[in-house]
Amino acid sequence: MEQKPAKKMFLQVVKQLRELIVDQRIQPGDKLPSERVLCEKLNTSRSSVREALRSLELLGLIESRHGGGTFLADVGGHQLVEILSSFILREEKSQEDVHATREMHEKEAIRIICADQELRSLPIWDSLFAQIELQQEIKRDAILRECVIAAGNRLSLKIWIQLHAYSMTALRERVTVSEKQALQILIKSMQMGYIEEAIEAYNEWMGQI
Amino acid sequence: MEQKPAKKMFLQVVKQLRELIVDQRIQPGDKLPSERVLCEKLNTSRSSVREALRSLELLGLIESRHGGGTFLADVGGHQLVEILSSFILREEKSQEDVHATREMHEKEAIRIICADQELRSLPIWDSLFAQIELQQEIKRDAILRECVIAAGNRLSLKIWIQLHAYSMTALRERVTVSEKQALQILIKSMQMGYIEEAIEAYNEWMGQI
DNA sequence: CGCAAAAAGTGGTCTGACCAGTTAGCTATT
DNA sequence: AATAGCTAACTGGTCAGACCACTTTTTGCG
Repeated sequence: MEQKPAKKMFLQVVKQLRELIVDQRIQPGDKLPSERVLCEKLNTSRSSVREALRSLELLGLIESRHGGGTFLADVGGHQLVEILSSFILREEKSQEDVHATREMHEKEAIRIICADQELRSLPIWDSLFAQIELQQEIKRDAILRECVIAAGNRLSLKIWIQLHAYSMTALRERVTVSEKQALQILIKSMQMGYIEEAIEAYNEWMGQI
Repeated sequence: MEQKPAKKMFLQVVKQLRELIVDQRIQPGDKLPSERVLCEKLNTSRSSVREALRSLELLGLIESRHGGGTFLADVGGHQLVEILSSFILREEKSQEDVHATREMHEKEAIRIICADQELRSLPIWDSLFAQIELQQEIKRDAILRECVIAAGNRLSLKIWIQLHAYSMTALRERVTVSEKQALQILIKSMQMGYIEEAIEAYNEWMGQI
């Protein structure tokens, strides 16, 4: 038995699909071959191809548009959190855990930015600070998203996006005036590299939940 | 047409499947209705049912046995990590991100334990400390696992387990003698509630990666 | 050249069939 | 009566084809 055990077809399709994406340098947003083309290319039936595609769609890795085609997802997977949470995290504590895990990723991003001179010098922080000063409308999640992006850990960003999508059930409104001061301190602290102050401002901003 | 937006069928099946599991109190390890029964019960075709089941199987939430039936999975989703990582983390930086994200969860667990008098008084720490003193064999991941468990965030634990499984490719050997001192300091610092010292010992222990 | 109609392409769903394992019930033998 | 073995029913795995709904491309008319 030196060959593959020849498992389930749709799993092989998933595997070959990944190889196809790698080999053909398919980028997020690009179009994938149609289901019927994949049938022929992978020498299987459309059912198996669809089972694989639907699985990847539920994972948020691809996006299918009726009549349009199938595309490699650029940002992914709010589906994943919903499904996973509804199956795994049925306990009462789940909501709390999601929130805590999200905060963990946000705080870590802030720590990384504070500790890196280059990161905390990014123009985005000045831009955000200016927006706050001008009393422009701004969403709190937008700032945190920038932080997580800037931190540079793509896996963490992926996880955060999913957690954020999940916690959007009780969607946050825009930043209130009273929160702006804490937010400004957060940004300034980040720019100065003051980790403790930044974390403290973050806690203040998020309402010490 | 006052009815629902009528999304994709297989997503509706996933949803109704979840409701079925909740309503009928189906526990992990229990058998699910057969595909043909689900067709009739959910008033749809077997294709759509299969697309939903295959998706949940790829997520590691159910397990299908050829000729046997479909069962609710008892432990979840190491499949998930493989699939997600092979699709999302194709870049060179991916390994690094997995490691960093894993460390994030570990450090946060340590912080939580340090900050909670009750948690850091758990007998498990004395037990681990004793094992180290006695030069007994112990795996580094075993200690970290206890920390993440003790921290009490089940979602974080879930994520950590998956990241750990992924990074097991280059599996860690047992704790070396030189690392034991740092490990002892880590545990003692946790018990005393010294967050900074604990994190520092952790960094020392993990080799300042 | 512009635009609308037609055609081709694509995903979404359903039906029916057959194969390949597993399970369970029922003989037939001891 | 108990049990071993075999058959029939059940279940997941795969395939083929058809039709619908929607999008994109092509075509042809003004």
